[in-house]
Amino acid sequence: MQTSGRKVGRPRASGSEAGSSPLGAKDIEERRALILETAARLFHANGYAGTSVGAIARELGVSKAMIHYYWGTKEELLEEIQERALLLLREKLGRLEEEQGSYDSWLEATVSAYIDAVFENRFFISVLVRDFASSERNREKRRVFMQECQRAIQADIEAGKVREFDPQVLILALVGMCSTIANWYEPEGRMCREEIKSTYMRLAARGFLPPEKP
Amino acid sequence: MQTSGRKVGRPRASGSEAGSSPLGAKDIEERRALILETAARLFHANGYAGTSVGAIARELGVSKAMIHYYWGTKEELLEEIQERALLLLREKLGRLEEEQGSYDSWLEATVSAYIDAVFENRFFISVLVRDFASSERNREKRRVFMQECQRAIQADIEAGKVREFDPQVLILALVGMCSTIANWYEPEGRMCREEIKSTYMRLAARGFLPPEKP
DNA sequence: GAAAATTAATTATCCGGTTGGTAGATTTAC
DNA sequence: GTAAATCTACCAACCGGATAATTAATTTTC
Repeated sequence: MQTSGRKVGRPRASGSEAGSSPLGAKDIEERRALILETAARLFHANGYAGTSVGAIARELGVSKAMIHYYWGTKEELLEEIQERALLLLREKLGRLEEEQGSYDSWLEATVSAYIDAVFENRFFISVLVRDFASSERNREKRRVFMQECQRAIQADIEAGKVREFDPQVLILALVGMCSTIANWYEPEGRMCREEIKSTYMRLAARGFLPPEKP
Repeated sequence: MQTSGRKVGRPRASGSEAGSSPLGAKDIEERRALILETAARLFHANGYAGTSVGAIARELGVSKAMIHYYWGTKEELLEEIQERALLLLREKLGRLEEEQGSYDSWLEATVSAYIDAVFENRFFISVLVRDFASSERNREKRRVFMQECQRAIQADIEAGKVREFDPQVLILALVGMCSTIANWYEPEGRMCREEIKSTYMRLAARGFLPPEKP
């Protein structure tokens, strides 16, 4: 039960030049990544419980045992997807502090970065928010991440850069709003990313009511 | 396959006074409602695919066949839950137009009503947004509902009562923001409903940035 | 009003299919 | 040849659903 994921060592150095694997990826890390991305796409579409390991294998045109060969159990797939989603968000948000960005408040820059992350990795983030309850192990990581966000927001509030809100509710509302983009966004749809993003940013920053007239 | 849900007629007039059913509800409609609410709670917690009919029965302390006796298939349970969620929202929103409410714009009143509906029926609405793809039949109903909302928003925009947004994106953003309350709200938590609601309303209406200083 | 007949409510059991996961055989690559 | 990569075959457990059998309630009949 507590065996570590993969059961075999990695191949010596590198495979042949030709990507002759049924997975169509020569490097072993690429194969692992390909499986993970496919799993994320299917989890996004049908939910974690609604996606069988066989379905992932079928989608890749490969036998079911391959999934267990490159990854461990189905739950380990889920945990890796969610961890990577958290990692992606952390990277994007961590890079903010250096660049300072073109926004005045941390929160504004963060919402912008968060929306970008959703666009770039909508399947991973969708799985993170949709099937979080299915993974006991990652709860703590998520909690820590949320708390970091709250602290940053608290600082913004105290600096007068954003309105006074309960930081916890504020972050939940914004994350909820932005995350659901992943649920309906289709790259082939009529709205482009920039259009959606600017709409969301404007709504989050100023709300839907027209400017007050004094 | 096309048999209609329940297979038996209703009891003549009423059962005995004592609610001696293992379900603890004397009226047949109460039993059906109890099953439906339990199913909604479990669907909310573990997803539709992640909840077995046996789990619903176990939660009720009753045999699995009881579920199929009072309701038809598992999918019919899902469809009924989602239809009821849509009905609840429609009722709440339909009542708005008569009362006129204390809000200036339709959209403001609607967000208020929507949040109330989420609080009062968080499991049903959670299932509506989380597992909609699992039910083919209700897609059209949801689409129509969303379109009605868009038309109303369009009217608000043209009347200058809300900022100019793409109505579709606006409704998706607000619904996404408010629906996710159901994902984390706990009645025993530290925040009361009114507090959460006022925070959300303020954020949705005016955004998180402080008022502009000219 | 009690016995018989009928109907409702509930359970235990079974069925065909799918699941996550494993073991072993087989191929491929060097 | 040998070790990694991949597949086939399989298992025990569980799934949704149906059926048959049982118990409890109610109505009918006299």
